[in-house]
Amino acid sequence: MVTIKEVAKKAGVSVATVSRVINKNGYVKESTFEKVQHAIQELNYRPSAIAVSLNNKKTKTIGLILPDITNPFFPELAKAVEEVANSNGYTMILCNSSGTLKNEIEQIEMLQSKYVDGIILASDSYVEEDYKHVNLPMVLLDRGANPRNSSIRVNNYYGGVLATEHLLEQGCTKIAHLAGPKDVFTAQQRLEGYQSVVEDMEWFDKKLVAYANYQLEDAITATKELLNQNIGIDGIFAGNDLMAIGCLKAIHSFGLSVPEDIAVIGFDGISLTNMIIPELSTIKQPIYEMGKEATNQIIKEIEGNETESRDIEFDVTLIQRESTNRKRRPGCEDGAKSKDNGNR
Amino acid sequence: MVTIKEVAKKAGVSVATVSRVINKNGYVKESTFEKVQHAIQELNYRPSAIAVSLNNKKTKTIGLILPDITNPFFPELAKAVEEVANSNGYTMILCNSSGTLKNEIEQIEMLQSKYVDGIILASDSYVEEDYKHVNLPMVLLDRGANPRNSSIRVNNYYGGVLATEHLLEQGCTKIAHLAGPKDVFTAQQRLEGYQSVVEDMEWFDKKLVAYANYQLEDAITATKELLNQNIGIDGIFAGNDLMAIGCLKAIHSFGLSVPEDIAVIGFDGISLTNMIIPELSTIKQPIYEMGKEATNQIIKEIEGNETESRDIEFDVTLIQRESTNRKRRPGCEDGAKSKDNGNR
DNA sequence: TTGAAAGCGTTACCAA
DNA sequence: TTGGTAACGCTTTCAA
Repeated sequence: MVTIKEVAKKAGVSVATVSRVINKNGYVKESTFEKVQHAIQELNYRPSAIAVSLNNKKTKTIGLILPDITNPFFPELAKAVEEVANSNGYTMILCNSSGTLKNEIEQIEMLQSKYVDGIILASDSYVEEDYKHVNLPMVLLDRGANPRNSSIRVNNYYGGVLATEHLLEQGCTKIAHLAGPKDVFTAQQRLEGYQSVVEDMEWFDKKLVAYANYQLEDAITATKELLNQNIGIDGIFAGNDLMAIGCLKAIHSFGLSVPEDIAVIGFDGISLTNMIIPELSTIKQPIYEMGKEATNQIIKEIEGNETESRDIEFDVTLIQRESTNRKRRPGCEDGAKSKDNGNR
Repeated sequence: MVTIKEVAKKAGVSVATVSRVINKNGYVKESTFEKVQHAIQELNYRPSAIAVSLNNKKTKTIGLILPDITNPFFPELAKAVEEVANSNGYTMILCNSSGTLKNEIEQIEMLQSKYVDGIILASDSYVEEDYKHVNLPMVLLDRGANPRNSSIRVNNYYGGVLATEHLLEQGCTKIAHLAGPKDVFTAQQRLEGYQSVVEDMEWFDKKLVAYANYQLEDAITATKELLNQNIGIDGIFAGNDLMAIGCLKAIHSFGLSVPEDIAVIGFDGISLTNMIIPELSTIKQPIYEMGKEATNQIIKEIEGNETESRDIEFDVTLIQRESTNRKRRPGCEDGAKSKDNGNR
C-alpha cells in the first residue's frame, strides 16, 4: 500500500500539505493542489482508514447485531442498514447473536474494541442492567422505551388489535392466537392486542392462546394442539409470519382448508407471505423504513447532531390476502388497507 | 477508553511489559504477570484493535460481498461466514453489491481502504479483467476456475442432470426448463445439464426452455408463457428455488395441480422449500458448508499457511418432496436421496 | 526480566 | 501558503 509519505515525496511537498489536499481543509495553492492530486492519481493512493481512525477516534463503521440473519425478517432490515450506512460513508459489521445474552455482550465488547462508532441492536433479551457498561451510541430495535437509548419499533399492540378485528370482520366466530415466546417484548404486546379485542366475547377461553418460539416447526406442533383441544376454531392470528406458515401447514395436515375452514393472519410482512399458496394476510411492519430510520438515528447520534435519545414508533398496516379472504373467491387481490393510527 | 499506558501506570510497569503480558510473548516474571493481569481486570482494559492493526497491517476483518442479502440463499451463507470468522477471531463486514459490477468494484475499493484482510466475493458479474488491481486474498463463490483466486462452488451441471433425470423417473414425459439469466455462470451450467439429458428425446423442443432472472415474479410470467406455448408439459425443472415457487404459483393460477398435473423441482435447497405447500423438491447445495469452507480458505490464505489457490467443488443432493411425488400420495416423506458423483 | 524509544500512517497545531 | 512535529495506542527491537 502506498502511503502519504510517498505521495508527498512524489509531489515534492510535505505530508501536511498532502493531508490538506486530501481533506480539502486549510490553505493550499491551486497549483500545489493539482500537483498533489496528480501524484495521488499516479500512485493510486488511498488513505489508510486505520491510521485515520487512530487519530480521530472514528472508524466510520457501525455494528448491527441481529438474533438470526436466517430469519426472513432480518435480511431486509440488514439491507436497509447497509444501504443507508454506505450512502453516508459508513460500513456495517454484521453480528449474529443467536438471540443469547452471552453472545450479545461478547459481540458488543468486540465491536467496542474494534472501535465501531455506534451499534444497532435488535435484541430479544435486552435488559437495561446488562448494558450499563456500553458507552457507545446504541439504538434499539423492537424494544420498549429506555432513557439511555433511542428505540425504533412498531405499535405491536395495535397490530394485534388490527389482526384480530380483521378476522372478526371476515366472519370468524372463534379466534385463536398463536403467540410468540412469553419473555419476548413484541410477543407480549401482540398478545395483549388480541386479548383486548376478544376477552369479553362469550366464546373466549384461555385455551385459545398457545405459545411457540416464533419458528415454523414449533408453530406446527402448537397449532395441531390448538386444533385438537378446541372445537370450532375458524380463525387464527399468529404472532409472526413464520408461525402463520406453520399454521397453514398444520391446518393442511388436518385436511382443512384456508381460508374456507380457518382463516389465518400473520405479523411482520416478510416477503415470504406473498410467495406461498394461499398468499398470507399479515400485519405489515415497514421493515426497510425501520432499518433506515435506525441507521439515520445512529449516525445523528454519532456525529453529535443529536445527543438526546428518541423513541420512534412506526405504524403497522393490514395487508389482506387470500388466507383471510372469506367473502369472495380467493386469488383476486392483494390490497393494502392502510389503517394509520395517526401517531408519528 | 482505557489505554495501555494507564494499565502500565496502575501496575507500576512499562507499557512494553503490559504488551508482553497481553500477547503472552517475551519474558515476564510470574509476579509481574499477575500484577499486570490484575490491573487489566481492574480497569476493564481492552486493547485498541485500531492501534494493533496500524502496527501489524492486519485487521482481523474479512469482507463478504453478496449480490442481495434478501435473496434467501445468502443469509445462510452469511451466517456460516460470520460464525466461522468469529470463532477464528475475525469479524465480518457485509456488503450488498446489488449484483452490479460498479458496486462490486466500489465496495472492494472501500474494503481495501479499510484494510480488510481478505474478501469473499459472491458475484454474478465477475470478469477477471475487472479485478486485476485487487491484491488481497479473495475467494470466489459460484464462479468458474481462475488461476489467481480460490473458488467454491457446486457441480451445477450435474445438478441439472440430476433434476432432469428425477423428473423422468417420476414418469414425466415432457419436461421444460426455466433457466436463470443467460449471462450467469450457474444458470448456464444447470441449463447444460438439463440439455444433456433431454436433447435427444423425441419430444424435445427448444421452446421448452424459458429464461427468467432468478426472481419470483419474473418466473411466474415466464412459466405462464411456457405453458401457453407448449402443450403437454408435465414436469418443470426451475433454475433455482425462488423460480420454482414462481412455477407453482403460475401452475396454480392455471387451475392445475402439483405434482399431479405438473411436477416441479427447484435448485438450491433454501429453507423456503419446506415451508410451502406443496413442499418443493430441489437440488440442494450445502450452503452452510460452502460458506464455512470459503471462510476457512480465506483465513488460510490470509495467515499465509496456504498461498496457492484452490478450487473446491461440493456435491449437490436430490431432495425429493411432494412437488415431484407422482408415485404415491403427497405428504409422506422428505427423503434425501444422496447421489454423490464422487468428485471433491 | 524489564524499560526506552522507534515506528505504523494519519491529522492538526504551531511556526515560518 | 507551507513544513515540521507531536500525538493517536500499540508492538517490537535494542540496551540495560
